[in-house]
Amino acid sequence: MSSSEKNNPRHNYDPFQGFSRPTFPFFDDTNPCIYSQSAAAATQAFDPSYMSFTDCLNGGSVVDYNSFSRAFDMSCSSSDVVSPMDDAKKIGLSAENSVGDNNNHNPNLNISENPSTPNSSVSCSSNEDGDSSKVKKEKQPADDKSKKVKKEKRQKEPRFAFLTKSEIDNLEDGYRWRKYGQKAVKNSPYPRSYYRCTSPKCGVKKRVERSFQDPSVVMTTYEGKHNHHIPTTLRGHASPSGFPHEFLSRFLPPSSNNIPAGNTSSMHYQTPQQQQQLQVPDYGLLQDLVSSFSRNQAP
DNA sequence: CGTTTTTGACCAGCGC
DNA sequence: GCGCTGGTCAAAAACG
Repeated sequence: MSSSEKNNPRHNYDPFQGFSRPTFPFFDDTNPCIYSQSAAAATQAFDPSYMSFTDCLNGGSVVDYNSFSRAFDMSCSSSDVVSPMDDAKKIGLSAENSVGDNNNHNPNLNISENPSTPNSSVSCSSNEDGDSSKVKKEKQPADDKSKKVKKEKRQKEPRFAFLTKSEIDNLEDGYRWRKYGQKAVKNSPYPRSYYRCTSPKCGVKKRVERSFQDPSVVMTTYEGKHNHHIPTTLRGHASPSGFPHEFLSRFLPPSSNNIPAGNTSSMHYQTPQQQQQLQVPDYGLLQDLVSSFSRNQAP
């Protein structure tokens, strides 16, 4: 481990920091309902009888923190360890299965081996403007193209993904997202949607796509780190114990330039679309979890 | 009227 | 070099 890795806040990141460490069955060796770029996690066979995201939250077998941490590759030291994830390839969610070195024709959504990443010489810039995902594309006249200095290779933000059994595509996670694109997925009737966090200077993105093999499965891929706290609470109420939204937000490693809470208070959390989503059963499960969590937190 | 979504076009990266 | 594909932009439309 290099000294820079030691200094990387992500390296010792503890998503449970500040909480009584719960024993959520987010991940166990037979039920990787969540996967990350972690090779260990990625190579786990995906059981089609997995729990939904909220089911995972809601109970079941106990998993220790280390497995959870492994699952999210929380101990990854830098973004070059977190290899650029071709997530869809891993789980056969999109038509990318059918191209290249595909061996993902597994109807059971097996997670295939994570290919090694060549030339992933990625620096861990903590620069506020270092959000590589925001490499602004400036449209230039065609005759300028030849003059254009070759851009730096696009850096990859740390990513992780949830596999969720859900009716809705855009799972509620407490943040506000703006959709900025949608692409048809090859060989899949379901498009992939691209969302960006609406908070200023927050470059976190997420992609949402539905498995064409099992339409009840949604994969949500997060990319980047929120540099702010969750805007406000759902339905204008305080989230009990800051959970699960804050908890969920901690899945993403902290930014080295975290800004203090409070300056997002003016954000409006709910959009009509979000409001609609809150009425789905899955969110009810989440709320059950919140209640359960609150009870467990009570003295 | 401000915000969000839709959608076609554009661009970069990659494999052949 | 070319074609394919994923990702992003940005204008228009939709929405409340």
